[in-house]
Amino acid sequence: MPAKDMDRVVSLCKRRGFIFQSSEVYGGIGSTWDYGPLGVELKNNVKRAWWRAVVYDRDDMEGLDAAILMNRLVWKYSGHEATFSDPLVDCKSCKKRFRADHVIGQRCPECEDGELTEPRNFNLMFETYVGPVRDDSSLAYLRPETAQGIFVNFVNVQQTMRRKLPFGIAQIGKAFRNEITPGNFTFRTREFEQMEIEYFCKPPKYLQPGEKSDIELHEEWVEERFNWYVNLGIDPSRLRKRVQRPEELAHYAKATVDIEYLFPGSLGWSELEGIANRQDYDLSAHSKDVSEEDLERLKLVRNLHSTQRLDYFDEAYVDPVTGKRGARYIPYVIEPSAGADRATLAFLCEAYDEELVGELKPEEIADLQAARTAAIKSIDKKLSDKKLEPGLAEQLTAIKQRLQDTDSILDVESVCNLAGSERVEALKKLRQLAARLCDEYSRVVLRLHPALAPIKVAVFPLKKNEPRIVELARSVSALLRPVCRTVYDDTAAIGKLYRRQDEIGTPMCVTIDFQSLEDSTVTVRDRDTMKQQRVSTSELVDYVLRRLE
RNA sequence: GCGGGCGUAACUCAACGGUAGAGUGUCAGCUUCCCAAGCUGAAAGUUGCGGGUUCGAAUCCCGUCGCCCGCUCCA
Repeated sequence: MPAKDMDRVVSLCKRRGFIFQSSEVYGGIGSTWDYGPLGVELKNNVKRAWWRAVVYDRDDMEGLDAAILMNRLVWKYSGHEATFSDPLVDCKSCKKRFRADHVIGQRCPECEDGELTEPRNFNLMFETYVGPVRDDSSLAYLRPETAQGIFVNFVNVQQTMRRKLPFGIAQIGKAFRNEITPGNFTFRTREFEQMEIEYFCKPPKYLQPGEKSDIELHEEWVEERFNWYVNLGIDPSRLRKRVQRPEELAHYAKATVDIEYLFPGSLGWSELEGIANRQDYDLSAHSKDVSEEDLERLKLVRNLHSTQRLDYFDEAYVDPVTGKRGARYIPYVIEPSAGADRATLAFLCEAYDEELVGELKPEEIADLQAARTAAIKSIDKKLSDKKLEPGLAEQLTAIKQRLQDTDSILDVESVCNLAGSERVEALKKLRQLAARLCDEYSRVVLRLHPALAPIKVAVFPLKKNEPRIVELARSVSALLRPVCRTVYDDTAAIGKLYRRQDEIGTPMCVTIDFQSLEDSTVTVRDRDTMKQQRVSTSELVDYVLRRLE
């Protein structure tokens, strides 16, 4: 079972060195997060798995790492300067928010004589200045998406790599958006990392018999990307494809399918990746000499600055009417655009698990029941009380329902953390009790796919006051270190050492005991089943590598 | 940005105007032949930050920053 609420994942991330709030010693800065020692391993593994799947495992892809700072004209012609700025107004009485260009006059459209605030301009792009002079001519933006770096390099990559359509370009990199409302941990942040593909293909009218259309290639990419998450451990029941309705589509998109993950808690179904069919919009936008009818069809302004036409010479093309060979045209593009931080967060949430180990004592069960009854009573009292804020009644009712339906300490504790619980004193008491019992009777285990796990193997001596065992354990650790990420630990009793590694998702623990001294075998303990297997040290490297596949 | 909640040790929380505490975790030592065992000891907080009220503030008030829940957003 994956995490039941995000708070527990956030807490684990901080406690175990995955993710820290940025600039914490100065009180933080809104919506930025730092990846700690284990977080950077996890996120690197996610990015590496993506790069492997979309670049190395295919024969039709190239990689790219474009600059974050780009010529301002890129953002003028991509449309971001115009469309990435939304002037907004708020109603002072009903507190609703509207886009200024959707409101007629000075009054709120929803309530009588609601006064509106002055329009505030939210340009979602971060601005900076390049060079010593701070004026308009040196204005630049931190890129709000990595995609444009690929588009403006289309011809460079196609020609230097001698590629024929269809082929794609993959890029991983930071992007920046001054989001109005960041939040939900690393899900929506102002600085984030994208994993984007632009897959260039022939427009429908230039297809030869047997070639796949943009529509088919779009569908293939949706399948491929969906399966990537599943192969790395996301349960398909928490992953879905959502086809955007025609009215949702951006004007440049012919079709978009979102891949959504069911995050824990209030975040719920949320987008990990969007796969769009952008047709020839982007390459046309950055090209000179685009025809009038194409400009009109794509609702583009004429590009007066670009020095190039980002097109493609298709020598295989045969005109069905004239029989003439060869054609020059601007390709279509399919864009699978994923969030590296979002994927990482999804894998963390999916992998997070708590399970009971051991039985509660009768008096502990009795205490728990008493506290639960008191909490339910308390909720009833609160609910029958005067008017509550909007939403609170629903939240409390949901908490009460879930409290009645369960008697597992794991559930009780997570229910006590739900939104609204802080308003009922008895729930706080119940949570304290449940938390104490959970500490004693449960283990937290991150069931990460081995390819994603930050540490692959941990090596322990069974007894740390036995020098021969310690020495052998250190040498086994040294044996594995060049092969995969390995740590050695002897600072606690064996049970605690196992639990520590469970919590950070280490798939295997190797333990050296007395028998090891005699026959050079060690035990390998599995994270998920806690089962052990004896393996000869001479076969250990092969065994570990096989298990990591 | 608006409304609601919150901010105390690394984590989870207690202390409700009178000397800041507990559990877990961490570290050191002893012990222990396999799942957060035990014993001894230790480090750790200018109570987010700044101001005010008061003889006295973690506690009351104001501001600010940050987090969470709703309106927004779409990687």
